[in-house]
Amino acid sequence: MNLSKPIARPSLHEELVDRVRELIIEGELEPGTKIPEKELCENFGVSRTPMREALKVLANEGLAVLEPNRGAWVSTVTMEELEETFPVLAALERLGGELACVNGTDTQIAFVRERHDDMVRHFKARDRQPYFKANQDIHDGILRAAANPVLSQHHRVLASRAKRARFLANISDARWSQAVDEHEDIIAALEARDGVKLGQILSEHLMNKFAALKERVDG
Amino acid sequence: MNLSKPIARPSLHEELVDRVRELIIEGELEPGTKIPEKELCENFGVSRTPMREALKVLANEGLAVLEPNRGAWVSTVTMEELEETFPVLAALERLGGELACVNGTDTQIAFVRERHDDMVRHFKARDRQPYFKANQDIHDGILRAAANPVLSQHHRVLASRAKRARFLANISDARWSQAVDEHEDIIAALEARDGVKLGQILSEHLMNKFAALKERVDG
DNA sequence: TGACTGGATTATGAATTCATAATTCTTTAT
DNA sequence: ATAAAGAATTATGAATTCATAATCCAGTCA
Repeated sequence: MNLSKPIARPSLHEELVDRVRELIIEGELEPGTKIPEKELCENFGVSRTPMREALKVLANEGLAVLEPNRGAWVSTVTMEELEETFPVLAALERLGGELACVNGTDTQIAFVRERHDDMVRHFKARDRQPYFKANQDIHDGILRAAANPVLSQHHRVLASRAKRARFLANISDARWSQAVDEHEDIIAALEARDGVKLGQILSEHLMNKFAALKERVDG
Repeated sequence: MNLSKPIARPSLHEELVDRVRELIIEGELEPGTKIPEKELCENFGVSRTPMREALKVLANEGLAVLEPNRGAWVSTVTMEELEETFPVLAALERLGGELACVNGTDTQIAFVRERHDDMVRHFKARDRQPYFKANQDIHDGILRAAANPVLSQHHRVLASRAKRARFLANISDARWSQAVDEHEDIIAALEARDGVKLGQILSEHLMNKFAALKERVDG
């Protein structure tokens, strides 16, 4: 008989936080628009109480904005906000790289290598979707190898804000191949367990990505 | 007639988040103990709804833990958690130092200098409370000079977790004077606007503080 | 026509109510 | 006396209700 864990029934509000967060990140609820509280309650089949609890949490994460007596709105993604977010995210990426080289298991590093090779294949075939997926897995894998839940949590919150800049996906060919080059350095530093170097590359990698984004927007 | 801002009446839950957060940080609600929801409601004169909303937010910040059907508890401060928190905080401190040198106004830097001189005076007089206050003001001042709200917010959340390690205040004489020495380097780098150096010192300063803490605990 | 007023409608914030899970207390059996 | 079972109590999670603020809309007047 397995006593290891009680039956976990996550409370409604927790479930709602995840679901609504996903709606915002995926853009189904568009930045700047009103969050249709009633409609969401009906769709999810819950009352307003847990939904409002969830909205408060999302507001605290910066994905929603609560206007007193006027309801909840999806926070806007401004360039100004991205200018603030990316450097912080880069700082956390750097730490993630440093820690991954110290704490990562060989298995974890091997996994990142696998996904790296996959990614390069997808790049050569110019398969965007699988490329982005592999790319995501690589960065997630490094963060997991860093083995620091506090770091992961804060990274997740910030990444969710950054991810909402839809145009991030509109990558130019020049930037795309530059990114792949950078990834060669990333995997090399990781396998050499050169933490300082990996951290630096990851940080620069992200800031380059941001620079490319800016060029697209106001260039 | 002043139309610049509408009458801001913060909602109950926001007020409660701040108040209860303070209770937890200041240790009035002790780590590991149950949060007396009903009692708090009575003390603050509010119903359970806004209080529960606040508790969800605090749980999301890591200050409380919600156990399904068993209520809210003040999260414990374990050495393991601190081992995870401090490096992240150090990474943010580093960024804060770098940005302060770029974005800080001369006035802001002059303010930090003032508080630095105050702090040194308090150190010489061995006045602990004013020393800690000046120290706090210095670090807050640098962060404000960095002018990055996203950074500030995440720093605040992490600092609140670290701050709960009460024994941080039990500083040894040796560590105390070492800390003051480090602060001389901090103010020098800030006034020279040497961001890389300031970031590095701030990061090391914090990790030294943590090392001293660890020595006290398991040394 | 177009701006203003005041009532009707709706949405929001918060209190209250309700069903159920957890805990405590009492009783019973060994 | 102790342990187990079951009833009573309490606390929790969520739905509902209620007061009020915001919005909408028709009617009025310039």
